[in-house]
Amino acid sequence: MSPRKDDRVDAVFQALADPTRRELLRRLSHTPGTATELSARLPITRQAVAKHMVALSDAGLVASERSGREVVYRLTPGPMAEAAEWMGDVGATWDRRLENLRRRFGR
Amino acid sequence: MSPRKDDRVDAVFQALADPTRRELLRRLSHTPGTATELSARLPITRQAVAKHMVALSDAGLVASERSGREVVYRLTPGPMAEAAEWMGDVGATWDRRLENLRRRFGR
DNA sequence: CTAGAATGCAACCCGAGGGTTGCACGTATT
DNA sequence: AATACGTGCAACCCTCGGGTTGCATTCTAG
Repeated sequence: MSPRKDDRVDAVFQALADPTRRELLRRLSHTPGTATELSARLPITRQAVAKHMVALSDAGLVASERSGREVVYRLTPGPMAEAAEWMGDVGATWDRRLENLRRRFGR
Repeated sequence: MSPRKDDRVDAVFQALADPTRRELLRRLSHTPGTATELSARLPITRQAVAKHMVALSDAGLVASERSGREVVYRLTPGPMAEAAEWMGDVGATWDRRLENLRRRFGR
């Protein structure tokens, strides 16, 4: 197992640790959007959102695409699978819901 | 949905955010142990481990049981399911959205 | 061409939390 | 009873990071 993988998992959990970041992921799971759009409907500044996007992007949970003068962020839920896998490894007695989750994410 | 649940999920992700805490969970998944035991095999103090245990306990990921003069910690992976469920919800929404796009544009 | 909108960058504030040391208290062990 | 071990509590240090403001830059629209 590459040491890189641990870093990835770390980045993902780190990213998911913040409530605001989870909220952003929730919104992006419905519709892709820009930092200014998201900040307009949240109690925080555009720059704060931008910072969060850097974190989410580093974790691989979000991808950015520039379209003209604006940058659109969209969800890329793949890396969550690794985090889920980590939880699976730890949990000896495991719950059926995680099994379903693993199946949904395709391992 | 009770606001409690969000708090629980938050506590779990918060707990999983720290590498040391994940390591502790990993060890406890093999064998239950005391704070002093764990600290002996780690580059941190017993008190640091104790603090982490408080966090893990608050998240419901660990249960403590006093046996004589020592207190043994053991894993209770149940609450991870809620966190996993959260990830599942986000991922599912995204999957559904992709599905709709696929349907609309005919793959 | 110019005004407005969106992004990028930098400096700064400040509370949270991971880690430490020091000591007091209980519980075994002999 | 005396000693040693394990735990709990409290104060403290210092880094990290979420959030802000201010300004420069780039692109679009009229």
